[in-house]
Amino acid sequence: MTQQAKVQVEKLTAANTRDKILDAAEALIVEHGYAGTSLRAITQRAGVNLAAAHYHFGSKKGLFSAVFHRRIEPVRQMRQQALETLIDSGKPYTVKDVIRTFLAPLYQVQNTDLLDTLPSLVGRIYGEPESVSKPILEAEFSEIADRYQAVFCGLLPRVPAEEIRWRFHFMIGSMIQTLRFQSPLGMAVDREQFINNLDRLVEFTAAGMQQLRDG
Amino acid sequence: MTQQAKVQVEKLTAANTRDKILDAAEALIVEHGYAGTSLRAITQRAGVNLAAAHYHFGSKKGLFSAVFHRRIEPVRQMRQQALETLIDSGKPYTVKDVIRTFLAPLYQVQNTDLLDTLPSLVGRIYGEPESVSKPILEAEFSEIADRYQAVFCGLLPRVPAEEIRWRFHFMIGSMIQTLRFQSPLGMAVDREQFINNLDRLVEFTAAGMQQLRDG
DNA sequence: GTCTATATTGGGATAGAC
DNA sequence: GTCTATCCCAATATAGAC
Repeated sequence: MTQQAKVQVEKLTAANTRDKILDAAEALIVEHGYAGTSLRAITQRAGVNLAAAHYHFGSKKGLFSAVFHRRIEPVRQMRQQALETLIDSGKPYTVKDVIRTFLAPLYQVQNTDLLDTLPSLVGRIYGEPESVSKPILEAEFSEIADRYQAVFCGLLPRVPAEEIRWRFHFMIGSMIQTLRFQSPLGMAVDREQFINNLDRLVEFTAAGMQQLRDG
Repeated sequence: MTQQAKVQVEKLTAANTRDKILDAAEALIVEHGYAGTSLRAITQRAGVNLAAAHYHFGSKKGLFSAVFHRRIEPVRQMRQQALETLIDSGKPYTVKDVIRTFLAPLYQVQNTDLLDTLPSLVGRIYGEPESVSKPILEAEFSEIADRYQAVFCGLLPRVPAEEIRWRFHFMIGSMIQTLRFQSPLGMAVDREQFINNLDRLVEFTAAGMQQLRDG
């Protein structure tokens, strides 16, 4: 059973208290952010007791970290595997290929509920104050980001590393904006439209990443 | 006396209670966001009474709107004037020229304090939950955004309007990411570095905006 | 592992004196 | 226009029974 399929089951059943809390917290954080979401609102929505949240997660911050880790860790694994598979294939690959391994995992979620929440959740973390977002981003994201930047440097040997860093940053920005905008709260996302926007995003960011100075 | 110069003076003196509250609120919102900032913390930092905030702004949301309007309105005016000047000049202009009129006002603030706060403030509003950000963005931003999209459509007649809309969106995303990242809290921003990043951002987004399909 | 009950603190908002 | 004092509610967190 793949990790992804397992998440699906969790999402559909939410058998135990711990997962009920995670599900409720996730939905509310997507809508109102960290500071705007109370443990009371979470446990009420989950149909469990307030004290249970502290028992399972220790604190509000602990719960917050767990909510993000549950969703982002599978994405990280998919990115890493797709990237290394591409590189180890021995065949030549382009900037666009690499970008696609980075962005596609966010769009390849099978479960419809996750299709709504995962992009919004990723978009949300970048909007949080640094005191909230920085520990999460460093734990979940910094290693794979370094790896991608190194790969881009290899593909674009004439572009300085610092310039690559900035272009990577612009790419993240375009991604976040797309994630936040295309699945606004409660709006069902049409799957075909969603995939079209992945293509648009890849084209846009690839053009910027490998830009040639043309005046 | 230009509006910009007037803002400078306000910022340096903060003579009256109303401006002291705005200044304090601005600094705290940049750091902790809307939900993470209390009226008590604001008025304490401003050295004024809690009730004064309600007297001048009616509510927390009213204060929030005022904080953003004070900074964003001059930017809107600068963008509008630069854009119409470019178009009315009669000379031909490029996508890059237009993008520069959009992005440059954020970088052309004279006052050093504003150079720190304005970008962070603009970056912040996009990270807020929709219930907070939407009213602000629609009031301050939607008209000028429509205008720019129309100009891009005129410059790129072969690109469908919907595609332009998405590319404009990606551009905003890159902008926000840059604004949020390059003036982190309390960090003094080196002016030369700051301007360099404007050039990078213009190049990146122009490449994506006028991209040609090259496989 | 889950509950009730509560400690403690902080939140937005307002009445009314000056 | 600014203050003190207060209302009322919500927040995180924990103690202790079951």
